[in-house]
Amino acid sequence: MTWSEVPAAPKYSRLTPEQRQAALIAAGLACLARGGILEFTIDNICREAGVSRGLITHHFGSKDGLMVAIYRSMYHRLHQGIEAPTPEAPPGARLRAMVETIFAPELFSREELNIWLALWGEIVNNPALKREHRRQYARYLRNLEAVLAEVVAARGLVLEVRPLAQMVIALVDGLGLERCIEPRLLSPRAARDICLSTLEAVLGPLDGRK
Amino acid sequence: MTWSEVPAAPKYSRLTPEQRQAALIAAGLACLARGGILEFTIDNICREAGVSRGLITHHFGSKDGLMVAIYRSMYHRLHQGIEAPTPEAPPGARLRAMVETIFAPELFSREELNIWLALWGEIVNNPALKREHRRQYARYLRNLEAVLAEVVAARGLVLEVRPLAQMVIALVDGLGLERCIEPRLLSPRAARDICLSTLEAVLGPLDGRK
DNA sequence: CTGACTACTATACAATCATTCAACAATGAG
DNA sequence: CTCATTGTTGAATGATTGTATAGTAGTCAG
Repeated sequence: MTWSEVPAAPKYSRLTPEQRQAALIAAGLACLARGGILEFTIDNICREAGVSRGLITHHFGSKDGLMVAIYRSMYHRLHQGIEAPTPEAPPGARLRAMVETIFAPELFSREELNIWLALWGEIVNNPALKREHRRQYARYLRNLEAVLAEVVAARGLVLEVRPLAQMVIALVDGLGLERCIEPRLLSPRAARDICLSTLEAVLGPLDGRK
Repeated sequence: MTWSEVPAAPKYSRLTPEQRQAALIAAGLACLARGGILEFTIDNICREAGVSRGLITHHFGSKDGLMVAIYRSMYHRLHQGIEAPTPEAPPGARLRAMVETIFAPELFSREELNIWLALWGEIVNNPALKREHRRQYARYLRNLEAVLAEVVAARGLVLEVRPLAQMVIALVDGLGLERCIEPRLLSPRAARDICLSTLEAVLGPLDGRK
């Protein structure tokens, strides 16, 4: 039989757990970006990843497990950008750099923001996601407070840092919401400028370029 | 036959379309507040309203129709609070009054905010909802811009009003997001104070009590 | 009391949901 | 080459999704 000599093509590629998990996370992100939480279904994600339905349970235990991993990956990128070490720069410049990073087009894109928005709506209603949020948000808040405390100290201002950090986070998220819903009305640069000028009104001029 | 003399209890009460629609909107709001968009299902809503499954289609055409009506009702309450006439008050006091209204406990409650959050996540992905949002948001923005323009003019500031209004909206929504997710970390009063002190940093002290 | 209108119920429907599980097959160790 | 490991498939499951539709029954005009 001649056909038996033709080596059969592999029916699927076998990846390491880390590789496959990364692929599933990417597929989940794509679904969230495309259609929000209602498009975040096992079928959609697995179709997007080119994979059969059983794999999410196998690698993440459940759909919730994947959602938590996805939320963690979103914050991971944010932390990476924000925690970039610029130790010797003056506090004002470091704060400015953090803001510039947050509003950079690759983090402040509509797809990215649609993912955040979809997940925000589930935090309150999903215990596992809420737990993950607590950890990531605490780290985010800590980073912001540290920089703000330095600025406040360097200028001898009398301001509580916690409400200041909450204000910044609210501003960032709120501008993200506005841009996500109506990108035409708010470019990443415009959003960044709004955030920076508000900060300067509160803290005084931030040094740094321009 | 004795039983025929007992008048049968009505199997259901028949309401006017306006009454029934209001009841269904209330039931939908309850579902959104309780579990976000994933709990916003025909079955849940009709069970909440004590009504059979067909009524939503009958009164609103579809589930989307009800969702649009619900979103409109949310903005309706906001507009009502904000557009309260205080014509003779100075601009600063009027701006302060608007902020006080927005952050009042009955509008800035966790249930209320969970509804906003759930709907925000669907605006981008639902054309009908997006259309309704455009109308309501425009009105909201217009109201804010009007008051801000008066404050800016009265004080001779050189500030663009549009970005200013976008900043305020972002701040309000972002603070709402933070409070919804973690009510313990941000009371309505604390959120209001953050908003007011930010505004004063930008515009100068707002007159009015306290 | 009678009839018309229509709010309302209740079922049926096909599609889709998340999860389970037995069997398969790609891969590396030996 | 051979075998054990385990990443992966694919079908089955039962629950739930939104909507369509036929029929029921509450209510009011006459």
